Amino acid sequence: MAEREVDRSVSQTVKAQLALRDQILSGALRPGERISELQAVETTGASRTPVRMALVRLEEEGLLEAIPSGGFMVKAFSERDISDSIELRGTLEGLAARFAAERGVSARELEPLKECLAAIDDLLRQVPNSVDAFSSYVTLNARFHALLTELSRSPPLIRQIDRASALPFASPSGFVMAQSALPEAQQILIIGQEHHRVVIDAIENREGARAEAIMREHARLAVRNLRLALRNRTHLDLLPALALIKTATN
Amino acid sequence: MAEREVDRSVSQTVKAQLALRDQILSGALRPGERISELQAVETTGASRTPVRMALVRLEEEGLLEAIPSGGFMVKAFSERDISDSIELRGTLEGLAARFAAERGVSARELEPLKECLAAIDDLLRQVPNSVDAFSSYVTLNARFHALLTELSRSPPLIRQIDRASALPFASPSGFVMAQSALPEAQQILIIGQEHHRVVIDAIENREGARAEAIMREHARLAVRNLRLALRNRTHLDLLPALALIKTATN
DNA sequence: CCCTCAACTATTGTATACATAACGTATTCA
DNA sequence: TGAATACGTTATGTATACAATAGTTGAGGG
Repeated sequence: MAEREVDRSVSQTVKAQLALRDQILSGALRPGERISELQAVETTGASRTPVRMALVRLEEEGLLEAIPSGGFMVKAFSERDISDSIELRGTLEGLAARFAAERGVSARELEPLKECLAAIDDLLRQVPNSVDAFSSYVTLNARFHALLTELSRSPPLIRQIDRASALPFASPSGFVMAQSALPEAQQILIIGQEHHRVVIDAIENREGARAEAIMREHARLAVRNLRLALRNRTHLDLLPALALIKTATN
Repeated sequence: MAEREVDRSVSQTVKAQLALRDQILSGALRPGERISELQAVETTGASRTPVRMALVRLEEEGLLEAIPSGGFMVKAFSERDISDSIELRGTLEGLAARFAAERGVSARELEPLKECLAAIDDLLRQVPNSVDAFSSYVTLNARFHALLTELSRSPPLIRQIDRASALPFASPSGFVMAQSALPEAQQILIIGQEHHRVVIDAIENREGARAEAIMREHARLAVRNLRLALRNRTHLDLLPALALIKTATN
């Protein structure tokens, strides 16, 4: 039974980590469920060592929780955990925006941000509600947030923001997906885009406090919309990222 | 050569993690230095598997950095990395204080905070500058910050604060140690204690913005003092937590 | 004398075997 | 009939062997 095709291009550890993360986010592994190492070995195709490494990393990432008696289980999140995570990310992004504004950013560095902004403008003008448009928006939005984070030029802060965004529902893309389930989606995206515009303006003019405030507001908008989306349960099956909510979905 | 005495009371992974962390923070492993797994096996007494698990955890903790070609090296930090990390923690603690204020905290829950506050008051009144007093202060201060963090009742936020404090120089204790090297140490501690007093007051009166602002200021005080301490290089050998600074100490 | 290529060594990534602890089940005794 | 204990099975923690890659050193040619 040596039909084990090993993909040498990427480490087994990374492969296992990606596979397990997919299983968790897709809901194949339910919140609270104990993860069997052997089963993970079966499904990922990696052996126990890389699987264990992946499990440790996913624990640190916040998707898994260590069980005292040994092993790991899929972490379960309350609705408040999720909104707190979003606000947390907004606070960190606010700090990043402030750092960018206070420390100064050259026109050259702002260029990609502005391009991204323009691309989103185009998108919002073109197709109102198509699935493709949303998918493009998610990509561009994530790019905008990543670029903004980079502008802080603070590796520790960038690192923390990445960690805070690791939880899918806390990531910019996550909340956009939640918003997309709402009837007012188009309006919401336009308001979000206005926030993007303002934060660039504030950074350009070195208004640190303003830049910080608008990013916080940006996250609060996301929280509000998430609450709305959770009330409108109809489209929620479109949101695999929310598979981690414990009581809310049961 | 089976004289390997295994301590079954605590897992080999944890043992290795603690041992390696000690080696890093004590400066036995210098910043930028590649960590040899085999050498780590020798010094920690654990075998390669738990050592590797410990290395992954320490990487996630921020003390190590993965080398693209494989293995890990001790992370090196710039002076700005450190001040950013402190400000980052302050921002998160500010959010925690605001959550506590906005969500309301019972008198019963504030009790331990107040006791801690009183204990620090006593300490500041008693012995001005003894080493024991500082060590007690470090403990009490860490306790105060931990209790405050808990008041937010937000597991995701608590988790993030813990992670931000994992870097020793970013932890409350770390900056107190830095301060203790300064001649103005006593004054600084008194001001810090005033911050503690104000944040409790703000939380009691449900003044979220004020609670948040004071915790941020608290961290900025720490940043300022760290800068001072770094100029006063005389006592810096007392600060093993700063062994991670790269250019500053070389 | 320097640069390049090749071989070797050392170290990491992976796989698996072994031991130990925990959980479930069945049987027995009260 | 119920509860408790013992045994068995299964899963995790640990150790180690093997394989592959990267880094280093030496030798030969330009």
